[in-house]
Amino acid sequence: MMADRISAPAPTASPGSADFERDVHAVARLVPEGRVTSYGAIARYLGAARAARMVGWAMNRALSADAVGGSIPAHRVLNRQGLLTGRMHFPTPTAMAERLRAEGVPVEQDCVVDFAERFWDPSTEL
DNA sequence: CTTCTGACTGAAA
DNA sequence: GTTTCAGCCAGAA
Repeated sequence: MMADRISAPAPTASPGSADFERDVHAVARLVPEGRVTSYGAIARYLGAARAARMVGWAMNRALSADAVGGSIPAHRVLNRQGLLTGRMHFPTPTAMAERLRAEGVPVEQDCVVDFAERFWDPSTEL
């Protein structure tokens, strides 16, 4: 049951491929509210553990392209340290932190508190 | 064309 | 424990 196909991304997508970017957006959307994930986690889930940077680039396009009208919670994607490295790419440098706080994610000095507990690994959770 | 930088990560010193 | 280096792929100068 529950075979509602959660948009399970195909691990065959390689970096630079349109499918890869689509998968990144798909996983980002699957991140539960109040949870956060890392670029490497998504990249690894897609079979490109070394393409974490490409994930970040894909997210950048997500904001720019605003695919589906900002339905992509890019603010839930952080680096391995739980640091809001992408905050500078948001409309405002505080938008990312404010957004996380609005979801119940405490942020201090551009760093998510209890990042390990908030961490959501697609390879494990999904 | 070459070179550098970048929403990263892991390993080495 | 921190700091530095190298790998990765793509885009911009």
